[in-house]
Amino acid sequence: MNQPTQSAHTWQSIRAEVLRRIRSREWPPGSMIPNEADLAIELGCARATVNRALRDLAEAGVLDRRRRAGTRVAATPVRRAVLQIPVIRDEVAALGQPYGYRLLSREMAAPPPTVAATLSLPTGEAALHVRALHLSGAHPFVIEDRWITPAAAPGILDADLSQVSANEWLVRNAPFTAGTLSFGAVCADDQLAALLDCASGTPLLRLDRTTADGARIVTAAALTYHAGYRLRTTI
Amino acid sequence: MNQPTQSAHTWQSIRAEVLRRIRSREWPPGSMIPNEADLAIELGCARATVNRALRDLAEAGVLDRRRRAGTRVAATPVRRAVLQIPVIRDEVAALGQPYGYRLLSREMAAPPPTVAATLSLPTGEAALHVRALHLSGAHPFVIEDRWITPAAAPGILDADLSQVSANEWLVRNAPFTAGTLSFGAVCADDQLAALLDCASGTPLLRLDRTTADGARIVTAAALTYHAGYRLRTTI
DNA sequence: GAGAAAAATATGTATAGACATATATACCAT
DNA sequence: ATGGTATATATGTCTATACATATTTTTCTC
Repeated sequence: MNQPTQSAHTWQSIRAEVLRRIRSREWPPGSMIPNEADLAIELGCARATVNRALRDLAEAGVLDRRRRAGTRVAATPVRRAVLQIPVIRDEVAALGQPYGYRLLSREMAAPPPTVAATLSLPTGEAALHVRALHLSGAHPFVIEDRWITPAAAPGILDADLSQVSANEWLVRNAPFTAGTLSFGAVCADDQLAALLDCASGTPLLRLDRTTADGARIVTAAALTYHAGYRLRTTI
Repeated sequence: MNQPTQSAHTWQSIRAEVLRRIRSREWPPGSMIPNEADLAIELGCARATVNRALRDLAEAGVLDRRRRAGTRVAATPVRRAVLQIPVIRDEVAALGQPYGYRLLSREMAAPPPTVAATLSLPTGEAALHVRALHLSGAHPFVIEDRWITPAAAPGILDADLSQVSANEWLVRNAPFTAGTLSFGAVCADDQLAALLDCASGTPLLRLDRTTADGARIVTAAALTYHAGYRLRTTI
């Protein structure tokens, strides 16, 4: 008397049906929807399948779920956009351009106070400072200006950063558990303009990134992209 | 002889153990890991539990999984950062500031060619053009410059956009299924500078957003943020 | 009525078992 | 060798069942 084990009701189809009801205003924003057990009966599938579908929609921000309180349609759906943060080499390759890399400078130095604070370094303590230019074909793509806590990235001081960018070396060799990302706009100063082959004063997108392994900040990097660069994603 | 139904092995604990092995280089980047069935036996839980843990790690970009081929540790983990795109009112409120809104202009007009192309509008056909300023306390926060296809947003022509921003009206009243987002940097021209209370030439972060319901583009908006604004997220 | 304790309930999750599906690999015919 | 076909296998998913957990609601006590 059991249903066939694999029914026509996949969790994706359940999710599609729920989405349809939300979009048709059958279940308007802010309203409660039936509980999992009832939905399972109505739609003719197991509760686990409904759970999978609703959990997915909750992750996407379409539903709000709370134990005992039930599930409601999000009143103002907070849309989540997923940014893919690839290794720069891969990002350039995805554009169909040959990737190039040039190490500009590499030195141990005491970072400026703001960077020292970000890295939680005692004042005056030195860190590894690396600047590099990534190229897309013959054109400058992005400038990487990075500070690294050597103690948090064992081996970095022996790495040949003229061959492999710090970006890639760290991704491959320094495990990390968390990080922050922030975007802003800056004006090209003379140095940036020369490196990125644009006019001084050109507005540029800048991405600041920190990477941590547990509580310890491994690296802080500023990526300044070439003029006209846009970061794209879909919702 | 069954294990107790709720064992100490939750899918989160399985995920933590897998992550530990990856980070300790027991399973180095690029290497295969045991299949689900074997892992389930080794870790003393059901395969479904292992599946849940590994699926989660695959979604996070830590693992690559393919049917029949098995599961391997991602060689260069593509990090995914999740951007929360809240309604502007909520974003300002989250900063602890009172939210303000001022409609700058509202008119039906034929959009410039680039916008017409984005909206898939026939040349010369009019669309609703709305410009508004969102305030954080007394300070300008972001300028919204938006074109709307009225046919795709029934009711928008009757909405009182001097009270509710087009942003909010659309979120609440126009169902949408997909969209694109792109970030770039622009320089403040005289008009932007005046509205955003900054010097002409200041670099500003600009977000371009399109929203679609199925194949039909509902709206295209450009959000130009105040000087110094940073978009933040965590990895 | 106020506050604490108990019951009810919706979601969250684990399990065993079965089948579905993609695809790597082995095998076979040419 | 080459190309097509069969087979094996790892992941993907559904089901039924049971228990866990967070809250809300109700009931009891003072």
